[in-house]
Parts: sequence; structure tokens; C-alpha cells
Amino acid sequence: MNDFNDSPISISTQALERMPYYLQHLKQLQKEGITVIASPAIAADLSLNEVQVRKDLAAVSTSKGKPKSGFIISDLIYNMENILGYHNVKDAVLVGAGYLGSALLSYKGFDSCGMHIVAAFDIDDTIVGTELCGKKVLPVNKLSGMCRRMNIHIGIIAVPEDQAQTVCDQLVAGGILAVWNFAPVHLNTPETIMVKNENMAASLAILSKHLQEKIKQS
Amino acid sequence: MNDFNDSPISISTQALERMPYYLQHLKQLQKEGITVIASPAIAADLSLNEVQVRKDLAAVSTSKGKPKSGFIISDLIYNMENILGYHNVKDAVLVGAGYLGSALLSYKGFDSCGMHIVAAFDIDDTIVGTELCGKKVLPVNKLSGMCRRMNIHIGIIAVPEDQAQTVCDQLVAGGILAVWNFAPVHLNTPETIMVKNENMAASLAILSKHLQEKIKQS
DNA sequence: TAGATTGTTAATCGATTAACAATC
DNA sequence: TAGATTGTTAATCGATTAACAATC
Repeated sequence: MNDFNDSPISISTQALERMPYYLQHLKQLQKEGITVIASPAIAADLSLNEVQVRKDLAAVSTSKGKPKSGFIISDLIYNMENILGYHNVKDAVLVGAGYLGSALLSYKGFDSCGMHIVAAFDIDDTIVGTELCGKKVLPVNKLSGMCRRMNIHIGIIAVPEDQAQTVCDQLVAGGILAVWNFAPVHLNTPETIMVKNENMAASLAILSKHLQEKIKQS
Repeated sequence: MNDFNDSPISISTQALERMPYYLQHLKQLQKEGITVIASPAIAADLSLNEVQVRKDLAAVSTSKGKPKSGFIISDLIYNMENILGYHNVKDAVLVGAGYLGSALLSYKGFDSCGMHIVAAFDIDDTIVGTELCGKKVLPVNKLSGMCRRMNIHIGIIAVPEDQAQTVCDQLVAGGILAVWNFAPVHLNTPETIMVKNENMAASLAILSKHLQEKIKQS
């Protein structure tokens, strides 16, 4: 409850990725008027291992949990949001204002994570200049200039695969450091750039594959 | 190159999730007219560890690689698509025809993975009955009936969070076995149902968090 | 043949799970 | 006090990386 984002012990990658789920659930509980929760209860609710939850909570919580009762929910929420950086505003640009771009622009959840999409870019002249979900659509030739001028570090690529590399190069030229790529191609970037690939089709296919295996077993 | 999807040795979850990236890249190489590739080359192209790639290829390939030259690309592609089940058609239903639903419906990549979205459902009377990306939008009250009648096993939830649980219950009632959930809530389901959560906001936030850590280090 | 690449066995690493004493 | 839950140390598990002989 005290200082800022000074995460002392580093949290494992996997634990970090579980945090949003804990957070979601804790906020739900809070909405229902519950103020204190113990790790075995969370584990049961989210179908996770008790020890895992206990360790995850211990890793993020600044205040200690009380044996028998557990943790104060509001404290946990604060700590988790802090660890995840939800309390700082982080700007991003979106390239590609098609269906997927629109979906991302309209996504309410970004705000509560401190993520802010500053502007959308597109090459299509018929939509450049219009507004989409309350944000101006700008021409791609302004992309790298704007990133640099506004000191933006995150770029989201939601363009067809044959344009993705070009867009990526422009983002890099604009000084972007991290790319969230929805185009199903491998992007070539300098080693310093962080790329997170999101392949919708592959995700669904893998879900289906896991399902098949599960059916086969039983 | 011989028999069907009879994956003898089970492939690790993580390896399976790398397959679509290999596949993407191999198809690209094939398009460029290349017919043979060695694992160190793939590793270099995709910035992966050489041994990892070698093991992954060995795990899926039915034909052996030749020392010095490597693997025949067309064989690898066939094997990977087979492992991932791209050669079978798998039906799915989509619930929620908003921006995100539209993005998923219009997504070209599903076809090549053998995934087929049969229909979209929504509660909004103003869009029920219309066509979206070439697919009829049906009323949600037909959801579970249609799933059962058509023997569909996969449901995609792209509705606001407060409707997600209801929709999920209807999918389960319709006999669905796997759920791809885009709503930021934990869904309560029978243990036999497979749920894959996709939290856009959290994904972006975690990317940003990793970026912050990387900046801090250097 | 010499050298690159293969398949495979062993060593390392990281994360999950189990065990247990400390505490409200 | 008794019992549930905590924090922490140790054991297990799975995946990645390293090492090396076999081969085209």
C-alpha cells in the first residue's frame, strides 16, 4: 500500500500472466460487497492449484495475509494493478482501421489497464479523415512522424499480412519499442524491438486440437 | 507422408503452439520457390534456438531429414497441417455480432486452418436477420438448438461481459465442448468443458509491462 | 574426405506442486 | 485451544539447451 511500481522481487512470467484473471475475479468479489478473501477460496473459484495462488498472492502483496482470514481485497487489487502498471497511462497507436482495428478501438477494457490508443492510421483514402469509435483516422504517411513527436512506444498492427512488414518498418522508424502484431506473418525487426504475435486462426485451431485430444482420451 | 492424424508421440503443448509459426514461415518459403530447408536456417529466420527447432521438426515429421540439406518443405507443411488438424473441417458458432464478432467473421485465416464459423448469433433485434460478412445473424434463442442439431462443438463468445455467462450456459446446454471466450470474466462451466480465455486488454497491458522491465534493465 | 546437419541422450533451467512449521 | 491459512523450504515435473556420435 506504500510506494510506487518498485516491484522488488521479480514475478515469474507465467504468474504475471495470471494476474489479470485474479484481478478480474477480485473486482467481481468486491462488487458483491466482499472485503476479505483467502487463497484457497480463490483457487476453488478459478480452478487453480491452492499453492500456486498462495505463491502468486505472496509475490505481489505488500501487506501480509492473515492466517485463518486471508487478504484484504482492496489491497490486493491495488498491488496487482500497480505491478501490472495499470496506474500509469501508456499510449499506443493502431495501424489498420478495418474490422479488427475497429474492434480494438471500441474495446472498453483498455482504459482500465491504463492503455490509451492515441490514434488510428490507414492507407484507404475513403476512411482516412473520418472518425471511428470517436478517434480520427489518419493517413499512414503521418505514422512515424507522429510516433516520434508524441514519444509513443507501442504500436498495434491490424493490417493485411502483405502490408504488415512495411507498417512495422514505419513504426520502428518512428521510434516504437513494442509491437502487437495481429497479421499472420513473422516480422523482421531489430533485436531491441519487442514483438508479440497474435494469430487468431492459430489460437482457435489449437483450442480445437486440444479438444480433439481430450475427446480421444475419454 | 503416409497415414492420417495418428500422432504417435505426443507433442508438448508449447511445441504445438509454435507449429503455426513454423507453418506460416514454411509456406512463405515455398511461395518463394524454395523446396528444402534445414533447421538452423529456420531457427535463424524466426529467432529461435537451433536445438528447439530441430526437436520440434523431429516431433512432427514423418520423413526423416537429410544431414547437410535438411527437410523437404512440402512434407513438413503436410505433416504440420495434419498434426494441427487443418485437414479436417471443424464447425464453430459465434455469439455476439458487434465489432469484435465482425472482425472474427471477416477473418480470412480460419478457412486455411479448417475452422468454419457456421453462424453468428446476437440479441440485438436490429441486426438479427441481417447478413454480416456473408453470414446470417440469428437470434440467440436459436443458439442451443442449432448447436445440438448441427452437432457443433466449439463456441466463440464475443458479447459484453455481463452477458457472457448466460451465453456460455446456453452453449453448454447446446452440447458445446470448447469455448473461446473474449469477455473479460471467469466463466463457470462443468469441468468437462474446455475454456480458453482471451483478454485483449490484459494482453496489451502485459506486453507493455514486459517493455517497461526491458527498458529498466538497459 | 571434410563439414554441416541430423537424431538422441544428458544437463540445466524454470515453474508447479508437495510438505511443514509459524500464526492468527 | 483447535483449525484453517499463511509463508517458506524441498521435491517433482516439464521444457529448453547443451553435448555428441551417426550420416549424407
